[in-house]
Amino acid sequence: MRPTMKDVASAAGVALKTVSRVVNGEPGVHPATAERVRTAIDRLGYSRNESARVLRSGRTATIGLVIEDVADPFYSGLSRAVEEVVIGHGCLLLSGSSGEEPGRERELVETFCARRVDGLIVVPAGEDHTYLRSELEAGTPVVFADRPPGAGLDVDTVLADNAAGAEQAVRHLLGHGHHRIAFLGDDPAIFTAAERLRGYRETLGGLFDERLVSMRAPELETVRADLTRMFALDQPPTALFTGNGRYTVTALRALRGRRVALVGFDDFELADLLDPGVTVVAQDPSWMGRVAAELLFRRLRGDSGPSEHIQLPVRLIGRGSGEMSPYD
Amino acid sequence: MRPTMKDVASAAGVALKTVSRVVNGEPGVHPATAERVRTAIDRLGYSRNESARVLRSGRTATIGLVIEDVADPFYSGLSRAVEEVVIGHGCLLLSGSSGEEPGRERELVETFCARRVDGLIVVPAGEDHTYLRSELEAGTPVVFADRPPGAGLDVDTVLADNAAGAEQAVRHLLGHGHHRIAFLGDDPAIFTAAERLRGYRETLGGLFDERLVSMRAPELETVRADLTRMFALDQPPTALFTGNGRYTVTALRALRGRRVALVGFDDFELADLLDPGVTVVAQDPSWMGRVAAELLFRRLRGDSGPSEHIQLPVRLIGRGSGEMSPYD
DNA sequence: GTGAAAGCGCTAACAT
DNA sequence: ATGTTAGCGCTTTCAC
Repeated sequence: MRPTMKDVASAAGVALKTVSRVVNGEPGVHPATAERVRTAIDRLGYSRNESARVLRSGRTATIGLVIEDVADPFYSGLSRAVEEVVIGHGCLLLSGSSGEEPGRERELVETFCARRVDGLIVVPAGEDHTYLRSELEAGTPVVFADRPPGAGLDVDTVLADNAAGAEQAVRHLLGHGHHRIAFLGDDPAIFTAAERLRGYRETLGGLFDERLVSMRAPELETVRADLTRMFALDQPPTALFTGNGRYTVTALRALRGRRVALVGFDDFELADLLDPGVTVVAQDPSWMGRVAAELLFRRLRGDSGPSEHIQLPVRLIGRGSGEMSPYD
Repeated sequence: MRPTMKDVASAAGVALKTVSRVVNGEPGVHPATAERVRTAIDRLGYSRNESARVLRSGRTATIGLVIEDVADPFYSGLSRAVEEVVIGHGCLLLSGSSGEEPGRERELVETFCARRVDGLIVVPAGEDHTYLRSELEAGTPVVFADRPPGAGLDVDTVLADNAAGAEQAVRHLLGHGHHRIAFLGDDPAIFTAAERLRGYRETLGGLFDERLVSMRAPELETVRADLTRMFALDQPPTALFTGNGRYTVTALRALRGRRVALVGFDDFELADLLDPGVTVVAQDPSWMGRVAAELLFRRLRGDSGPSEHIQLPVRLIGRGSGEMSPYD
């Protein structure tokens, strides 16, 4: 079996509490005694049992992070930033991917809570977060990132300015002479997709045409079929606004060769190396992660002000694909 | 304060142990009693304290994963696969990025061990893993992925066949008529980089020329400088083999416009959309993660056979850049 | 400066 | 089918 504090204590010829003092760096131990204890610790290969500490002290020094998918570059960037902040505060990170399934989001959150994480950062997949209420009442701070919680939950949020980003994209294309601008995006049940659609629609105003909107799965076949349908219209689109990185890439594959102006939401590696370079509305996933994590730790330090709703700006990066005119 | 089993017990008018039985789904509880307990649980909003369970039972149902960087697509793919297997076994995942710093790798591993993770999957950054010995002796299974442990540690490993991959790449380029093939890769202190260099060197045989090798930081300026130097040689390279995804992308940026054949280690999104498509030696990060995690759970189930050393094959995907001849 | 005792919330082992 | 008891390894409290 592993050595315990008790073992170290008898090996060093001191009381358990003295070992505890040394291990925790508490003052009031004679240097010589401390040295004896440290020697015993090394000799036995002792390492403190965190579960026991947690049980007694109540603090797990663990943060839970629920995202949609670690394998998605947006969320892996966000994860890395959260991790940095968490480690910087001497804590560890429990993380899990919901895979866009509300049930799994809930399971992950509840499992994290059963482990008594000190705080939670959640990119929600579901619409209903009433199950979080008892946890919030127990005092666990929760920050929602990228998407807000369902109705009735008053928690901190860190979101990108999705509608403004869509507006920038559409204005940019209008400015280059396009009037027929198609939109390809996620199911509007997803907050970010709905917001981007809203920005697109409101900016287009009278130019909006629902036949130019497709919000189905980001699969190559689906996207290709929808684009084919749109290009067969009397007045086909001359430009395309894609609602996230996955749609941008899928659209690029589906469009191969066809000359259409394109602006995509989300920046991605190699966007500058394609020909033409892909114009995007860029978010900063690391920034979002950092801001969310820092807000969480502010709460953990005791800030109990009213819930904050931080909106991060996005910015358009022109690289060529969004600067083509409808005529050339 | 949060309700405990004791609270639930008195609320339901039963003994503590009965609540424990219901919570853990143990048999031998009268349905009516169980129902009363469940009602009390719901009413009080009870959720089991995992730290207490862990302290008593010794099993944390937690796996620790140390990688180099979650934000790197290779490792985020691996993470996602590990997570899938871990969740499938009813466990959670503690993960951390070493950032290629041996000190941080060790800190993460030791912190995970202090939390008494049931098992560890490690992509090592350091060379010395003797610090793991006591943990291994305590019975914690450890699987090394992507890179082997330092000398003297006999643990399971799951590695890609790096040297064979490099051989395939070089043979492919030789087969297309190249004799001057440059190599750009990571510091050979990193196992995978050393193996790929070895494969490259051994396959080239007498054609090897150390002036065509660069193993410095994958920064644009460094890579550009090294390539410029190589192209100024009397017999400049006509082909390039890049040692990992980061170098491939950096080289593509540095090469802009210049006609050189290219094969890169690691596949990446959009490799097919560039012009020409980028020929790569592809690994499968999900596969590696899945295999490592499954091996770990096999150990947790009690398999105590000799340590296993699994080598995963890689495969060359021709897309154009590797099929250019030196003459056209 | 050091130590003894209590108990965190749960499960394991043993009653009843 | 249900309850009682002990104790996991630590921190907290208070005594010396």
